[in-house]
Amino acid sequence: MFKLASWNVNSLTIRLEHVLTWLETMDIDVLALQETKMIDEKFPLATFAERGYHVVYSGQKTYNGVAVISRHPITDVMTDIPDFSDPQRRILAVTVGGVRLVNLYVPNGASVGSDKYEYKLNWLDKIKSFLDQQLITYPELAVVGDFNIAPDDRDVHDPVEWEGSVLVSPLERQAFSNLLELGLHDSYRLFTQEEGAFSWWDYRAAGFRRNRGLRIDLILLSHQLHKKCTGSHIDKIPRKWERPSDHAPVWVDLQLS
DNA sequence: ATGGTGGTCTTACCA
Repeated sequence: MFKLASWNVNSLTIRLEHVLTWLETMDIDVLALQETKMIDEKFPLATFAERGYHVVYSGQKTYNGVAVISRHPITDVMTDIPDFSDPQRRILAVTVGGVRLVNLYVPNGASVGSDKYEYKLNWLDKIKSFLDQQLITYPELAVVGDFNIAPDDRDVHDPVEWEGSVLVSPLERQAFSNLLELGLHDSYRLFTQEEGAFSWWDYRAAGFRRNRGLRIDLILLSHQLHKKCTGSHIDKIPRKWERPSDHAPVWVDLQLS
């Protein structure tokens, strides 16, 4: 069994012990991180290396930042996509275990109609073109990360309250749908799941205790790869730990040949 | 109850 995971850690400095504990207890093969919030010079390379992990990272000060932690060697690393110059560190594409992995920290978008919202939609359009190219080269493709989009109302604790808001707005959902139309599957919906399953809960107003959450952390799989997927999960347990990330880790089980 | 919490070279900003 090959376990591929994704986790928005909201600062790897604060969450390093959580990440190490979770990797070991869950026996994760590959973990994509978002919001590491650290420059590359500060990445805890030795901490992972001495535990036998391979790591790649693309970070910046204070904001954003993506990384991949792996039990297997990592090759063909990309931190930027063609024809899109962006100082924000949100993309990390790698090859590991024969799988092409694209790790994304999709922009939040702030509020519908804002400059950040326009940036988000444009960013998603650029990503779509990139993934279209990647699928040609790499039929076994996984696109994972914090999408900052709840794909449909099942992924929202209160769809009426959230209607039209950023993270659920029609244009964002259309942009997400456009990614699926390239030939990708939302792995979580390949299996029967309980209702009210989310991956992010606002720190404010006791969001987690009241399960006021959204499912925005996703693992998308190409046709070739989804045939090898035997499970897709959200682990809420780390959200209950002391000083948690506001996101839960998610993972898929893959039967790689 | 139009707030609340959490992270960051913080006193503003992002989420």
